[in-house]
Amino acid sequence: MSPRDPPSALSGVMLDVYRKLLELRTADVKSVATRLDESGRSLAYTTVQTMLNRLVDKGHARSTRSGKKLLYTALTPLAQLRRTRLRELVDDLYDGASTELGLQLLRSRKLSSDDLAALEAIVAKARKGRRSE
Amino acid sequence: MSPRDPPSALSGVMLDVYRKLLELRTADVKSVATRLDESGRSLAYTTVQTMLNRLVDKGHARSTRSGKKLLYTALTPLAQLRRTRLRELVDDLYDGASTELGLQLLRSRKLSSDDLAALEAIVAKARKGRRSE
DNA sequence: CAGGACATCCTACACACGTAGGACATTGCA
DNA sequence: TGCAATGTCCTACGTGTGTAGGATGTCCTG
Repeated sequence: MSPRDPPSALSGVMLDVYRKLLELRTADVKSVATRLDESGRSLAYTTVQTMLNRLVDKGHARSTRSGKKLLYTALTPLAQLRRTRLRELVDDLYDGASTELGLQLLRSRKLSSDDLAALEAIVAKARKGRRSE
Repeated sequence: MSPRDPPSALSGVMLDVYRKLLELRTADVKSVATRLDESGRSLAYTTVQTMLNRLVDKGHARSTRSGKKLLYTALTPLAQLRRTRLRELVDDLYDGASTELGLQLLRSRKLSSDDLAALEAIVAKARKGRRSE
């Protein structure tokens, strides 16, 4: 039996680091480390660096040299990270019944008017799709 | 900086094994291994055993001796595994905004008419709540 | 020009997970 | 009764992740 592939979804500290990089779009190690500091996850400069390099290895970021400094650029959009993690979750624990999961989430929370508008749009779209089949 | 806690959510092979154990409620290594075989995830007997033991270490299962054999019993209900993983996902990638996740799920899937009815009920309820505030 | 302040690179280490082999006990059966 | 099968336990090894130290290079400043 060959070892299974490592999960493709980012998680843990590596994800924390990546999300800061995403916010900054392109940044050097220092800026990312500072960002992390500000949000309460203090990591040594070199730890942040390691994470950024690993993100490059995994294809989620690119590093470019600008004079002396190395700049890292985020490549994978947040939406894709979300999709990947979500798919893993649904496959692992919901056997594909993701709609029920969505309904559950919406039922258990208080909805803002924006949320409500979004929901109504979904309903409208679904109705339309349904009619035209 | 102390190493962060390992994620409490089960995942990967360990989760696969645990889910089989959940289906069986209480089972010996062999039964779990067989179940896994049947569902296409073949693992060596000893691998399954390792996983079960680690599940016991983590408090997700209990092992009891019944004569010669060891029986493992699942302790953590599926609903709790789901909640834990879901919370991690929401915290990691949605900044706690689980509503956004719910919306995403509903957008990306085809809705049955039951789903649609459920959705409409949610919308109606939210509107009502909103008016009465 | 020397010494500290940074930046970069390389290396390391502990722990979790995925995977499983080998040793030893027990037991059913030829 | 002795051997093959089965169950259990212990140990191990590779990889990924979390964490960071040390070496080295460079640059600003006194």
